Amino acid sequence: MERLDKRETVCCGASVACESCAVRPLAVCGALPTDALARLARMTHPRRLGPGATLIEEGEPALDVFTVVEGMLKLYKLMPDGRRQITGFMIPGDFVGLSVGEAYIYSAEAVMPTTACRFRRNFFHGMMEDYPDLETRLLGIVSTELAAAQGQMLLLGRKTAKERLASFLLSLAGRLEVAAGDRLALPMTRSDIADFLGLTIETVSRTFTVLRKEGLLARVDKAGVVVADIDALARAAGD
Amino acid sequence: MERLDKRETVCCGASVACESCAVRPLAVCGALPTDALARLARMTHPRRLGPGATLIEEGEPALDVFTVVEGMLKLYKLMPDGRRQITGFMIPGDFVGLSVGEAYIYSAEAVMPTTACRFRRNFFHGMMEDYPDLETRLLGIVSTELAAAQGQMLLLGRKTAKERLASFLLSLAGRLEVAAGDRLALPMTRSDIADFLGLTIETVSRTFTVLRKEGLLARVDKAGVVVADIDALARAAGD
DNA sequence: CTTTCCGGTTGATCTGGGTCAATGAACGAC
DNA sequence: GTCGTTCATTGACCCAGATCAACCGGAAAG
Repeated sequence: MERLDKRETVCCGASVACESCAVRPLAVCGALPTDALARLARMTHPRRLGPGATLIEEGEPALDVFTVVEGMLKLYKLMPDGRRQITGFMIPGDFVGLSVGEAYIYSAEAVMPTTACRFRRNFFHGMMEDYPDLETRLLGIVSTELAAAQGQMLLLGRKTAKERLASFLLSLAGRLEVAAGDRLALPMTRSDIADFLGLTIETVSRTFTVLRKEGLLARVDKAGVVVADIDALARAAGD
Repeated sequence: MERLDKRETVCCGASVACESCAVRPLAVCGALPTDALARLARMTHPRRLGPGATLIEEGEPALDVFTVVEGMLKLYKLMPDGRRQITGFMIPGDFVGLSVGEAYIYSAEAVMPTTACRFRRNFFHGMMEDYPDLETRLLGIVSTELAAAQGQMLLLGRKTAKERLASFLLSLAGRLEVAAGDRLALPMTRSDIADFLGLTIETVSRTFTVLRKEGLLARVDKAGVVVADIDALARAAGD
């Protein structure tokens, strides 16, 4: 595989075929008719990001929006003293670049080699005017994200460490369509998981060990887990 | 004032004048032209709720959407064992009743006498088809809520008790447009504040005392506070 | 008036998860 | 191979906030 260094980003100038895009049915672009896809393809700028590369930064002018095509991004907010809260991990088909007003409200960084289609915000708004289904689709996507955010508030405000980790693994397995018994890849670090769950890396590590010793996870290593007992994991998640 | 008991709800059958609605400029209805307002007025069903009355319940079929006209609602999610996370307090102009799929994703309950305009979901979707600006406005509202939810994730995952309470008071004062030195009404109980901030009532109470003793708050009582030093409160909020 | 109730405050004590520290395992660089 | 680096795990100890408990004050009922 092509090697991408930290912070290196490659902007591919080659032509893009939205018509044959694998993630289109999942993504906001799935709302567009065939004749609009050519227009879309002319205006998109895919960006390739190596692990750790920054796509957008909180507070910067929000000039672009993105659709994740492959890989995974983490979205996060920082406090001045460095405390970090990861608000989500974005996978192929997900929409990134929401802003309220002029600036991005979170930073986005690749957790593994990642490709994202970039659109100018103004162009995207123009497309929404021309194709109302696009706006309807985006409303659905943002509503789904808001629902997920409210679930995460319950997790962060009221769940124990074990419930948090179990909820996280279940939710990720669901989104990535990994069945029980199969390996669930965890491309993010323990530090990322901790900052998503409102814990420390030590507690995340200890809690992985607990879940393994209790038999809910069959295998735990740096890069992934195997879910042994998905029902028990769901019970451990608390709701 | 008319007395409304807990759980009592009154559905007002009288005619409604959306044209002269005080919260319309704030609300989603503000996107509609004058001629659409008559149609809206014919189809809305204002509901009056006494303190503690339930407007919607998580998991119930999501048949209606609402705009808060006066008072305040709390939105919350429950775990089977009774742990509760309040995901937001909704004030006049706010939109309530988001669902993903068929069911409501949260419960909503009045914290004080409250009026909300009810619309059938199907009717509201029809209006969005006829008036695309309505959908655009709703997308903006949901995006703003998602941004607030991400801020709340940072609060719940990474902030101390003092930072949480300071953030909450600042945010509420901003939304209610209460200036420093004026009284900020807190119609919700300490238990509601605790369940919003991921704390216990004891910690909320102690933290109010700390903020008062440090001079950031001039007055603290059951029903409200007076912010003495808004800059210090902003510093205490952590970002 | 007294009583009960309910929400809030304060104090004493406990504990889940944080902090600090040591160790291990994987991976490039040389 | 041997460093150095980074990430993960584990153990020992600590603390912010939870829990348990006492008490207070206003409002409603009798």
